[in-house]
Amino acid sequence: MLLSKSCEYAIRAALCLASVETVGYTSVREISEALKTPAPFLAKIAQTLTQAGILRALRGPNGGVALARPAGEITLKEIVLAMDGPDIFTECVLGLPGCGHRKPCPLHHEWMPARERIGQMFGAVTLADTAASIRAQDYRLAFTTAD
Amino acid sequence: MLLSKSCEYAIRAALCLASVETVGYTSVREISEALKTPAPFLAKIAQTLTQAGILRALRGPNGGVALARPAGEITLKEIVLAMDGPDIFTECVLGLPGCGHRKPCPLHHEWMPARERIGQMFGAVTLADTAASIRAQDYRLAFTTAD
DNA sequence: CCGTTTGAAGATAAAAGAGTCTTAAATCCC
DNA sequence: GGGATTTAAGACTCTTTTATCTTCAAACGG
Repeated sequence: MLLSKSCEYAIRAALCLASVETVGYTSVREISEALKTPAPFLAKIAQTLTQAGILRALRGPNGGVALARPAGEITLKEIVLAMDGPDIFTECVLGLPGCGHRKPCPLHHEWMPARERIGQMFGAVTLADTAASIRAQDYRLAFTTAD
Repeated sequence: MLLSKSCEYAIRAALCLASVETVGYTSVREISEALKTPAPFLAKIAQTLTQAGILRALRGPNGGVALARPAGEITLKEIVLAMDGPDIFTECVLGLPGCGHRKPCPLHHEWMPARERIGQMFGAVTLADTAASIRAQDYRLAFTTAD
């Protein structure tokens, strides 16, 4: 798969926060219920996102997590980098170390444009962009049995 | 990562067979030496590719594996499907089951074009195409310390 | 101050992926 | 036929990812 489970959950959690537009903090438990993801695992992911400066956290009653910056200033790429690192945006499709312009693998010239397209997509889309379309189109962030 | 290690090795092994242009069979051991990949693991991968009809195998002295069909008739996509299944070509970037035109996730319309581009690339490139550029450009299939 | 709520941090557990090993079966060569 | 070579098949090990559990620290509310 392209993104790790951690990264999928992280993006969905961030979009959840961006789309509800609350003033204060939202508890990890609430988010995990909305996304139908395992709560302890999501707590760990929230921790990573907090350390990366994407979320800020507050302990205690009425505490929880919130976006550290305006949703329009956080790109999906930033979240992917925090969770999975830069590999999908930089690595060789055949896993050959040092593959690049100077020492390409046989697929480099085929793969590079596709890889750059992926990078551009994640880099261009902000949480605000996606949150807006979630609200406008009622897009889902969790599995639903409803048709 | 986009492709599993098994799949990376499988593509490199297939390209190795396509580019050397031998008449008979090549042993898995020889291929693993050329690619610098673990031999027992590659043997298992070769087995999967044989069962998928991409390679044919012959036991005994002077035995080994060979492409089951002309290199021009085997696409990279076929190898990816045999090793990793169809997920990268079909699955939702957020891992939401049932994501599609009728029930899209918030990123569906951003992700789909990128995903289709990946599918087209793997579907369009044959082993013969890539083997030709390996021979013409001396592209490498293994890690080399040489500059 | 005390109890409750909530995230932080680290240890632990389960599952999947990556890689190895052993035995068996087929093929070749003498 | 017998020994050597090579893939087939399955069990097994190791590592990483995914997920859980426990303890601690911070914040709030009475």
